[in-house]
Amino acid sequence: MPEETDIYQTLKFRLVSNGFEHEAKLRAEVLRDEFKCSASTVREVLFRLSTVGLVNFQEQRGFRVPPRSARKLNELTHMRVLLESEGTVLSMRKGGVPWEARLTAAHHQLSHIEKRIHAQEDPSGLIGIWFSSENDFHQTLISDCGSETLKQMHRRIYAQFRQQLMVADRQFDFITDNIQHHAAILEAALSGDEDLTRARIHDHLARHLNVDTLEA
Amino acid sequence: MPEETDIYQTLKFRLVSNGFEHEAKLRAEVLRDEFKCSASTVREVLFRLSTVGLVNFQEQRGFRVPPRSARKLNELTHMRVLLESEGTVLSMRKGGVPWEARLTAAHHQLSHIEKRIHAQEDPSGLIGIWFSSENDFHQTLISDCGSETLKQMHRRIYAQFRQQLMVADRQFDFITDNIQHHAAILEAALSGDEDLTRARIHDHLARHLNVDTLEA
DNA sequence: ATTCAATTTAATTTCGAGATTTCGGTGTAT
DNA sequence: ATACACCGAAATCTCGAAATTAAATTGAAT
Repeated sequence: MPEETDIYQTLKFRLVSNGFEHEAKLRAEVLRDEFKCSASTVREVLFRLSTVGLVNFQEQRGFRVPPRSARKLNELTHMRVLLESEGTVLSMRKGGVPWEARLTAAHHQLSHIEKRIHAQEDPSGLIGIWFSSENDFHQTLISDCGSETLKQMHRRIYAQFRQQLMVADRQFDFITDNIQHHAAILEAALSGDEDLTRARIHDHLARHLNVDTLEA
Repeated sequence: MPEETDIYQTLKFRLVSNGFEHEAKLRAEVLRDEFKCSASTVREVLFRLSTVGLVNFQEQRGFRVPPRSARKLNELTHMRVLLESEGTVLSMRKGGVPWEARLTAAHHQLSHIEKRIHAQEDPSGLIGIWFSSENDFHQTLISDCGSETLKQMHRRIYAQFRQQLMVADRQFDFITDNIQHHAAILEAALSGDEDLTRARIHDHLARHLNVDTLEA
């Protein structure tokens, strides 16, 4: 039984869904109890997570949850726009009807959740399912780009993006705009208009972009 | 003395400069002799390198040097074009004269090496210095883009790109074109023409792009 | 009272061995 | 001849403790 992979996945999920306080120290000796394993094993997992950017590592000073930073969120958003635009356009060119079908399906699923959240008073129970649906929609956008490298990079950026944002907006005030954004992206992608698709992906994420530091 | 960091850097250098055969197995028990340390320490280092893509890891099957793959090189090249174009354009906007100065300096250095290689019969002795100069020029291009995230991603992609390519062309047949390419990029960047700069970065790397899989 | 050095405490890093799993070879049955 | 199961050898994974280093506490001197 691959022990370490389980621990990796579990820790990763807690990190991106705000299971830890920001800046919190991650002590292997403490986490070992939770996973009923050795500290060395936890250490290895933390090392791997640090290379993916979900954990900060400082020599002789152990591991920490990355701090929240407006600058970092800005950079991650910029990368998302770059990678998702490129990946989506490539998928449009070589994905064909099967891709369009999968994208439509993913959007249908996401749209359903978002409308329920919009109608509901307390959406906290839907947070988990929304998270995975939104993730799925954006992954599907780039799924047929033909580059595993691009997809892998996007997964990492997206995970860090979520880690930065998760706490920030739990109120889902943005959900009204989001419903329209996602529909607009789908429409543009199906229409075959590459520039329009790029523009709509950009607009979707624009609220996280700080014009001062990047962008012109 | 931080033992592990040294080992990490040493192994990384050997990996990107083809100190190992492709597909070669990397056994911690074997490498421990070279570094005069425990196998566990080497294992940790290999784990970190695997998350950066310079080493492949398979559960219960250890570590291996990634295989050479035309597809992978193609994907990495595509990423380089994407990231370097974006980073360079951003640097052009916000870098200013200091950036232009540093870029000119980096190009001067690189140009000097490349001309020596061009003139020489056996350029094997200059391979190391050329490698670091070319690396420096491309890093400088994106150095003032304002995004540590982008620069970090580019460093990883570039390292994997080198790992794939290093053995492939040791004859430096390409050096004649390269001299012109680098000069053309510099000229475009200093002129302020963003589209032209993008085009020239693309052209510079175009020989590694396989039109079949990506690109339209 | 504050600063700095020395000591104690706590955390991180390294290590080698034991437990577990894979790989290679041999033999048997279809 | 091919496929499958078994067994020994080799490699990987996990662990707890020892060694190293950082952090905290105490105490002395200005």
